[in-house]
Amino acid sequence: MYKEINKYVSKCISISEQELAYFNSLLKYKKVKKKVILLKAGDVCDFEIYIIKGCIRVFYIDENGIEVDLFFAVEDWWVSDLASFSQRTPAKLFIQTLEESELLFIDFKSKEKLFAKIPSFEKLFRLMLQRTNETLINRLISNISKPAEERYKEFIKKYPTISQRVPQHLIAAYLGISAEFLSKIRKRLSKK
Amino acid sequence: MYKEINKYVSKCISISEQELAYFNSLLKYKKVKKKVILLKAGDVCDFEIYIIKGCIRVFYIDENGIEVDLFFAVEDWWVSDLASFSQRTPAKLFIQTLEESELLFIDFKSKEKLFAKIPSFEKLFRLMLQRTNETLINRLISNISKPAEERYKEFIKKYPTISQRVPQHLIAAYLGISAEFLSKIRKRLSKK
DNA sequence: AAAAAACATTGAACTAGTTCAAGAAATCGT
DNA sequence: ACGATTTCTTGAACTAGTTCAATGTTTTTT
Repeated sequence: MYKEINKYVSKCISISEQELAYFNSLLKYKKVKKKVILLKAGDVCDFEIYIIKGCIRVFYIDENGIEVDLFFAVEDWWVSDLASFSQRTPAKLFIQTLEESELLFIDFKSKEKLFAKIPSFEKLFRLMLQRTNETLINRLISNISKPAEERYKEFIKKYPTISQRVPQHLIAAYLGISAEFLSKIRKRLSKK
Repeated sequence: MYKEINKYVSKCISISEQELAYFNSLLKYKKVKKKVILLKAGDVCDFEIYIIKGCIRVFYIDENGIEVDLFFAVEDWWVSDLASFSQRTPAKLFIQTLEESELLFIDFKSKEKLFAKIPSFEKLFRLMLQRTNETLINRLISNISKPAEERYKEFIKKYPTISQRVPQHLIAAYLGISAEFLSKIRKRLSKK
């Protein structure tokens, strides 16, 4: 039994010990080194990952080879390329560990079994989806309407731990600015 | 019975005539004039709207009073402020008709009844959510990594009808650029 | 059909953010 | 503890996009 994830699940839906045990039996535990690519674009993503410990980035590489960071995830978060996972199509995204991480994997078939056996998990995943949605909308809004300095301040305010664990040039790629410019922003802020 | 929405639903999930009839009984039809505000930030959004006919925008107004257009929707699309709707919290978004529109409304309680009575609708709404998610991710990627001209070209390619029905300055607000700059881009493109 | 309102274009001056190149600082693997 | 790789900073020259103000065009209202 994996206590972290069980706590996570219990917070969102009401569930019995037995059901939790079944859920846990579907998970695969893996300890993964730093900088390991867990998914590369083109492959079908056959997992959703829950992070017990560690840090992961999800990113996209555009036609010019430029990396855009979409998400950083740490303890108690989930990551996946959901479009690929749920439609069994080739992934557009890359997923990579940034630190040595302890992860729980659930694959497509297991998730289907889970939904069939314990329908309340549908709700859990729908809630997760809804939260992702909101986050994306907020991010889109600030990307469209706010200057880089504000976006950076928002970021460190919202994700204080992440901003210390993730290298700066990746944060720049997340904010949609060059690493150099982020450095200049930081200088400007430190002077105040 | 509303044939358009029934066709939409039947495409996504398998459903009986009887069930469709029940679903239709929960919908409220409204014909709405041009430029009517259907939701304003601060109110709780108690509807999801299916568009039979017409055109709608969803937008955000930031601290400086600047409008950011998040979605344009036309026939056979749904709109709502989902965060507000599903958590019964004050909306952050505005929803407004751009043309005279024929709409179907479903409210929170009716949606709950619907899910209770016909669980396959859960799947339908989850699929819709997933699609929204993908769209948002793609949009974020292009907003972060592509220059305005490309974003505009992508937009007219992806939404050829919308780009002709929606005023240009709103498209600019959607792309995250000034109306003037969009005008300059269009001039540039027309010369080629 | 005229007047008003909303929408689109243009140019000039400006600013936020980029690119390139080089060097400094930190961290990693053995 | 070392060199090697990765990360961070800085400045100079540049470019994409903004703002403002004025003018032109289309659509709506009466």
